[in-house]
Amino acid sequence: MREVLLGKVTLQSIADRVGVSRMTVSNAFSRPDQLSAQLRERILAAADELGYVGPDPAARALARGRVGSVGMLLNGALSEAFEDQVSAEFVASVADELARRGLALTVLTPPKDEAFVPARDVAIDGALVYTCEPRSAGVEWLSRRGLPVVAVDQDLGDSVPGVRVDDRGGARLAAQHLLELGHRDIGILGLGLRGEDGTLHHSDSFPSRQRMAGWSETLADAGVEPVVALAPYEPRGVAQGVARTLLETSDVTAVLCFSDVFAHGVVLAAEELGRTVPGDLSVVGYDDSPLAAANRPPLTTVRQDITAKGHLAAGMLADLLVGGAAESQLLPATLVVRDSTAAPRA
Amino acid sequence: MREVLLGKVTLQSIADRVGVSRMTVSNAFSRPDQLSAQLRERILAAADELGYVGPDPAARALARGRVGSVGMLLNGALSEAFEDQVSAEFVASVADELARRGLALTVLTPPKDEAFVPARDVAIDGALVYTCEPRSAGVEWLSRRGLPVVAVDQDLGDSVPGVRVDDRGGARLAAQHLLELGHRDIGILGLGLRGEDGTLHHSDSFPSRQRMAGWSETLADAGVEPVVALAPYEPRGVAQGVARTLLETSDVTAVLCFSDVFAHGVVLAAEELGRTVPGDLSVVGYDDSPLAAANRPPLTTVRQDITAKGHLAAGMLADLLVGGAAESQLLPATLVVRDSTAAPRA
DNA sequence: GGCGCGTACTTTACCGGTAAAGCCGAAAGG
DNA sequence: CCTTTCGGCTTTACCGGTAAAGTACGCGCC
Repeated sequence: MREVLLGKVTLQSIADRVGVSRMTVSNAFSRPDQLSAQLRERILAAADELGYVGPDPAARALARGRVGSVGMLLNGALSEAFEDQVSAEFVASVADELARRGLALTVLTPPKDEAFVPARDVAIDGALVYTCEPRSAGVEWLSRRGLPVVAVDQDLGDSVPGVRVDDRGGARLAAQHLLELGHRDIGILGLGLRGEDGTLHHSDSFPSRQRMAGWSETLADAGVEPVVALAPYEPRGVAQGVARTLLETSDVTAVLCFSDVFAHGVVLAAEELGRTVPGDLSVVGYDDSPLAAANRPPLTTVRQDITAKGHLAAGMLADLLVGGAAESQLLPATLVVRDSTAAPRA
Repeated sequence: MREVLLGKVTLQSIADRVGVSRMTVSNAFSRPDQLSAQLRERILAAADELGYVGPDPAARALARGRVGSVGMLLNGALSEAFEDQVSAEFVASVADELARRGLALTVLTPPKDEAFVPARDVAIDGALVYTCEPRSAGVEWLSRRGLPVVAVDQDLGDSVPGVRVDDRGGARLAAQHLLELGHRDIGILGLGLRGEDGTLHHSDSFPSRQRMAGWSETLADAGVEPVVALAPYEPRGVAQGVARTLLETSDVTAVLCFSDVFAHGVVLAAEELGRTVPGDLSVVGYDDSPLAAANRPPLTTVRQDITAKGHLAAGMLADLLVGGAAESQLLPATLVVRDSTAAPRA
């Protein structure tokens, strides 16, 4: 690597230098078995001398028809997605598995303007769809492009394979747990979405619907009518405020939460009001994020194996890319009983 | 969009359909001002009819010489990077700012094998280098490719612009704070890196070196010799174990920590040993992650504006890509005093 | 000694776009 | 009225690779 180049170093320039065809140089880099080791050495040496780094990824992508990178479609600003360590961990496990399969991960955020729409304009071989409300323009673009897609925590129809967690079953376990402890006045802190007018309504996302369904039906079967409150994902501390209002305006003895972050907010709100957990109030979280175990008191929660979910989703997509078929998977959710739940005071 | 296509829909097929040149169709999508609105309408309509989604990103990348996506080079497994919410938030803020600039973010993890080396083989226009120990093969590849690079929290030489935080100054503030409270027996819980033989040694990363320097020099100036312990990033709970040993084998009255996560571990270890914070032990964190404020007691910590750092770094790289010049920036670090520090018991 | 065959390269034919210069007719200016 | 200018479309010339088919030659084999 000692020459200063005027033009860009291409396969052709190396080929000229060595006196072979461009294709042979290409093979030296991409299919070593197609030429003699000796010639390959010479080519690699010449390439190094010229300061050649390797085949241009963009050109290779066009020629091969594969980019070597898959997208992950997120809806809100990415910062929201990472509000919760659970999402971050999911992304991490996806990236790790993809790396193992020789794929990079590209983050597709919602478009800021019409000019650049990630889901439409970024070169990818396929995509994972995560944390999107069902009707997302991004999903629409991906499908128009005909890209292989794997849905995560949502139902995009039977034609799109997906990885989902048995959130409904998990929520049932949580509700059942409270009922068994003897609670009859139960609150639910669900996921709210801020509408255009600023008011909150139930999120349409798969986990939100499923968890809500699981809680409701279990409580209904026992003749319990829950008090429902909603908190949005975004602003920190908001969940705590919502929780406080819930506790002040009702006499629930236990609260089922959409996430551990929410549950943490409930615990804080309870303490603000001078109520102890689990003495005065039982709280159940969801996800079993690191926060759950670290919380004081450690949270009873519904556990899902987020890392397994990430590995599985990434693997499914990688398989699809090489022509395999992928079958939707439903992962189990289990109840982890810790110290934030107890029988209600007599 | 009503025809079933045999061949792929390309600009050419639309051009043929409408009876114009391929270039005009290209312009209809990419440079609307180059043709009459009327013709553009016809072209767009024909494109829609044929089920054309838009110019192929890979082809466009090759022709334009720009990909529309930048990389973020990480060293450890990504999961480690996201262990700490601070890293996750940084990534999120980078992605947000990039999106605003019309760029996507691609995650570059360390190669699993020689065949696929992200830093070498992924199509990107530039890269941010984050959480990398100084001598990283990835950085080497990026520079060989001649890609614009922005360093984050590290020093890649004067030729590479970077965003750094005044970690040394921040650490000084933290140490000074403890000295002013009257502490003389001070422990340091620094960042350790697990070597090949499994033993821990000081991390060479910029933040690690700078913080260590800031603590050491401030304490040294006051004639205090700290007790130093190291904890690795990865396995959860390990920091707590290291902290416990530190507390058991020394009689420090305060501990300076590399991160809030570590500080949290120290608090837990102290409680295990029946010692209260800040009564029996003062603890200072670093970063002011969400964890710091949520911790019981809320942690005294050194705050850095992680979101600003992300926006700035992304902005710098985006500017570099459009030919601008970027100047290295040093962000301030400030001390946030909360309830985890107090004067030592008499 | 002709035949089949594998090895080691080369040839041909794209991949799907974009930049920049070129061409042409109509409106604007002297 | 002839020349500029300019909008609007076309032409030319790549961008930097790869797949697949083709060629040439040495070699073992019956």
